[in-house]
Amino acid sequence: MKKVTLKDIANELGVTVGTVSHVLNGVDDISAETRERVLAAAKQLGYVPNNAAASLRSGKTNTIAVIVPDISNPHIARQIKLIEDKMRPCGYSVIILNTGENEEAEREAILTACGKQVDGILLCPAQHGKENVALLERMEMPYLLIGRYFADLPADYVCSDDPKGGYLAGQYLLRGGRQNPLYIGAPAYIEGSRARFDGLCRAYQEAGIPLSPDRFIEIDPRAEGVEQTVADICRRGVAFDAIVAFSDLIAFKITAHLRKEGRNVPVVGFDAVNTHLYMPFSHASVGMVSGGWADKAADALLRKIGGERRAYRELIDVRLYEFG
Amino acid sequence: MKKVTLKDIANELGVTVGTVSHVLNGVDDISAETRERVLAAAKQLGYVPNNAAASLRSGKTNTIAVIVPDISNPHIARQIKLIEDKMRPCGYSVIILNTGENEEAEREAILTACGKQVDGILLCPAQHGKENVALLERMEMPYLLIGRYFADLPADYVCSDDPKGGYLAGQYLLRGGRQNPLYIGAPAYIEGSRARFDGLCRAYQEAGIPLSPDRFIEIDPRAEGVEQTVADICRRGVAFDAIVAFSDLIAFKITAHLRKEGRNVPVVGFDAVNTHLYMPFSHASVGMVSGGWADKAADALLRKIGGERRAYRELIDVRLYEFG
DNA sequence: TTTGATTACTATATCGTTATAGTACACCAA
DNA sequence: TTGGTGTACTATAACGATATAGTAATCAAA
Repeated sequence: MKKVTLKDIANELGVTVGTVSHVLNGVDDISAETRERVLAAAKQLGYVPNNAAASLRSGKTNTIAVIVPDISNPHIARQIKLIEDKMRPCGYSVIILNTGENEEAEREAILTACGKQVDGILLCPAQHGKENVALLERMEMPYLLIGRYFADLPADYVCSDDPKGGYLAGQYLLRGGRQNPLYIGAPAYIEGSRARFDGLCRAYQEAGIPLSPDRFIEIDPRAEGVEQTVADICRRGVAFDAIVAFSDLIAFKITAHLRKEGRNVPVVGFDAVNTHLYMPFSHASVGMVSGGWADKAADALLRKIGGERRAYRELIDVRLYEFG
Repeated sequence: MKKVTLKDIANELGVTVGTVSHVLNGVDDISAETRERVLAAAKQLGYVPNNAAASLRSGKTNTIAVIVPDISNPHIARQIKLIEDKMRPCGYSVIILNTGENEEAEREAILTACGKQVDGILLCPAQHGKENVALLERMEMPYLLIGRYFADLPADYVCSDDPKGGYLAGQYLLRGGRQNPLYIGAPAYIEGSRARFDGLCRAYQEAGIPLSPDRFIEIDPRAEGVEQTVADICRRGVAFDAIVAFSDLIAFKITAHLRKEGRNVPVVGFDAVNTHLYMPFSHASVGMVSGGWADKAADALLRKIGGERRAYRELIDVRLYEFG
């Protein structure tokens, strides 16, 4: 690749690289005339600054990493887009790394990000990622957990208000007269999944209908094998008159499968991702208000990069959306 | 952020940074004992190589950029994942940049990638991106167009075989006895969209049913306003007994809308993205065989990075998939 | 006229690597 | 003894930017 450096511009004009650098970085001790000449030469030669060199010297990259289990999850994809939209005007670029819900891949991703000298990391941790959070802590890298958290770790986070979400889902189903819901979602060791189930239980408890723990059906956190699970439940003759699913992705699969079997029970999902637009049936979903955690996460990380040490933990408010 | 450098390791052990570098890069002139000591110290101190420094010196980043109009498009997301899967074992990491189908954002993305000194770029160009291709050419950056191309530009590409795709869609509908299809897709100046329509026309031509150009309904390339368009067509009383859509995303929207209006005509989409899994209706889609262009694109780019100058243009074979 | 500040630069060190050349020492052959 | 060949390192110069200190010229104030 063709390279044009500060030196090329400096030689062209008979000034030093320092002067050129000052012009390009807006340091205010350059005459209007020199500034113009430098700018013109930079443009004419097609100068593109070498970030590697700048970062090596300055120790800043103006880049953050977002590390997530799965980019192709529409809910995640949307949050990433919002993070980018927030960071770009602040002069930061975003690199995305995904882990496939795999602890080792997550570790690699963190190391890659550190190797690239990112200024901060937003991490949506994989199920057993506590070790990796400890790694970030040891490296003294500014970071924030997004979308998931570990209650027993001193790591900051922004996350949806899952207990409330489960509670709202419960209230919705109760309003529809449903007495016997089933919860299908990621395993209970995933904080958010347990919290959603707990919220659901609380709603039913308040209505005088305590739910037994076997109403919690655990599935693979990557939402694979959902059809299998549903088929299994039906075959075993498990009784239910409503389903709460951990995510809309799971909810859609469940709905589609139940339709095929001729059953029509309400399914409430989470995330309120707009995939429903393509679906010819109605759907209810618990989702975060006003864009979710993306914005707050970006803000909080910028503050941490700026040196703020104060703890920051926030649950984003949720509400129930009805579509279709 | 805490930094551990080669120097720290070297000081710790009383050797020079060169020696440490040699060990870590596998240069074969180090005694087994020294190697062990260096490796142990690196691990113990938590050494993470500074890519910026390495890249500055070596001129290589072992990173490529993939620049696409929209990450959240499932078809694109899948191809990106496949590219990553291919590149990682080759020692490359991938950064993803998106342009929102916007020429200026695409330019920015290219400049960002160059600033980060990526070794090569895979670009899925926005509709009017010829200027940006010229930019890549001027910078002598190894690159390849993916998914879309410009027939009149000397830029290499891998892309699906769109003429054949349109032809297959036509044959499928003809087998179903459909005599009057409508094509709904991105504007004709998008090479791929025109090619799909042309293929469709050829199939019908061969069956003795020439299609008039007004069977091509242009919509926004970001697939927005599809419902509007369909409503419009119905209102205007345009006759049709089948629809070919530029993508599955568009196809699903069309299907959902037509269902709502009580119409049930076959809709053939493109991309064969598995979103249909969540849909309780059957669907036909033209898609690339065996993973699509991702693999070939990665290969070709690696060859270009390796210095190969030979032209590389390939259309990936397609076939018709029936789901549901 | 000297001092002090201001303007518009230059000069140089430095970031953490990698690449290249060089060196010290051992070992073996003629 | 001399010379040649490895082996296992060391020494040093880059890469392209930024940061810091320094300088020469101009101008205002004492």
